[in-house]
Amino acid sequence: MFSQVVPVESHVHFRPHQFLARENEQPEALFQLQEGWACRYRLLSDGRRQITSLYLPGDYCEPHWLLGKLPTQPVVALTNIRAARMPCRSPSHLPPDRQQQFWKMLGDHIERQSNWLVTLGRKTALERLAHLLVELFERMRHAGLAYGQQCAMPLTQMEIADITGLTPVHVNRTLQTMRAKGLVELQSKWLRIPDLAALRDVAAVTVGESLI
Amino acid sequence: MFSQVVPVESHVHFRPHQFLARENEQPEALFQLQEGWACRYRLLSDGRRQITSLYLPGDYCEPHWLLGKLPTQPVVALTNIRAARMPCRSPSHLPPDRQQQFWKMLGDHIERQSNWLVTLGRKTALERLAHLLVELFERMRHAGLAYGQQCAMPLTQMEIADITGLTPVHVNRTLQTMRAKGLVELQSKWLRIPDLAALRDVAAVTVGESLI
DNA sequence: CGGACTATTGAAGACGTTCAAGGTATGTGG
DNA sequence: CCACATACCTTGAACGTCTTCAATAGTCCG
Repeated sequence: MFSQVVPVESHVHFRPHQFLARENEQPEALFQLQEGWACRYRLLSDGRRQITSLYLPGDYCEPHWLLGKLPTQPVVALTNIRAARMPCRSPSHLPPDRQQQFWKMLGDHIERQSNWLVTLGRKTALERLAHLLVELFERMRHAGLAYGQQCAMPLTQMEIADITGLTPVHVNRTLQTMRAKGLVELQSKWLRIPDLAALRDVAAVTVGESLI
Repeated sequence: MFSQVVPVESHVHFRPHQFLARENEQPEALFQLQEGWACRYRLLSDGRRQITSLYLPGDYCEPHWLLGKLPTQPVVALTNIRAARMPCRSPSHLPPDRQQQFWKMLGDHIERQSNWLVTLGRKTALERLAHLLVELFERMRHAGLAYGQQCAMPLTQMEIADITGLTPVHVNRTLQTMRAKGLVELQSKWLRIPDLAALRDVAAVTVGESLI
């Protein structure tokens, strides 16, 4: 699905907590993740942290670097990562079909951010977690990495908290509620969703809203 | 209602609550607001509403329509609006300087959305309102529409609530706290910020973070 | 003047946080 | 293979911020 002709030497590896990009520093390259997860975040002066974007296998990190601004938020590896490096040049240098692809990615990114504004602004803890888990599963499936009703899910509860705007403690309790209701199975870094439609309902997504 | 014998007029007017765009409908054009404010929002099935973007004079509504997707959220006028209409065509049809401008707008839009993810996910009511008022003032000043320490502010407290993810009641109480602390003066649709640096501090924005 | 929207206030309650402790898993080196 | 350290998960109790519901006052505009 994401195959492309990339010379071997343009691959790069990262370990958990390693930076793919830092604030105000020209990124070394645009990365297409082949394996592993990364995130972008902002840290407030008192230690509060909000993760503002998640990068899964197949994703480009980050399309908007091509728009000609320095990154304003750090990007860090959440797991071991293998990625392809691509030059950071203005989209007008790309061939037309790649431009098209680039715009689509950018559109999807804006769309996903808008969805999260709604979730962070208006939804309950249960709805937030449902949104996150549905989105993760559907993105993993789209990348060809879902197996039946399950997929890998390497996030810790603290990272989930920093995505959903909750505390780790409340994430823990809410996940237990979801398990008790049979909405999800989540253990040892694997996620299983017995009834995806039911979980989408809990997530309070509007009809036709794509979470991918 | 009116006869559709409309000249090929590049300007267009809207009244409050009129739609500039509807979900899943090809927008008539890209609008550059000359006067008045608009917003994009999503409505949940139980009536909860989250405003996901705000359009002020000078802003383009909406740059990402050029990316080739139908709008997924309605855009509605908050005040009387006068706007210029521009064709909705792929950015590759634009002259290079206009392309550059288009990418900058898109980058600013993504940046602003990211900032709001942090605010909605992690900030208190006081910090949220401070963020909003600083952003509005700085955007209005950038558009040449600030006069000393003040600018127009046509939003109702209910609209402010739908931007900040709070209830109108709590917005009201928090604004009173801010007035009592001398952080803002806000009355009859005008905003005055006696000490912008102080309000930025309250907003808990990271140093160097642009709210424009 | 009347009607509709907007702002303000009070009281009660819910949802999520905070703090603190204990338990479980995972990996590393001896 | 075990000992140990570290990170992660789980639980309880008390608290606080924000919400909800309801009623009153103010403002705008035909």
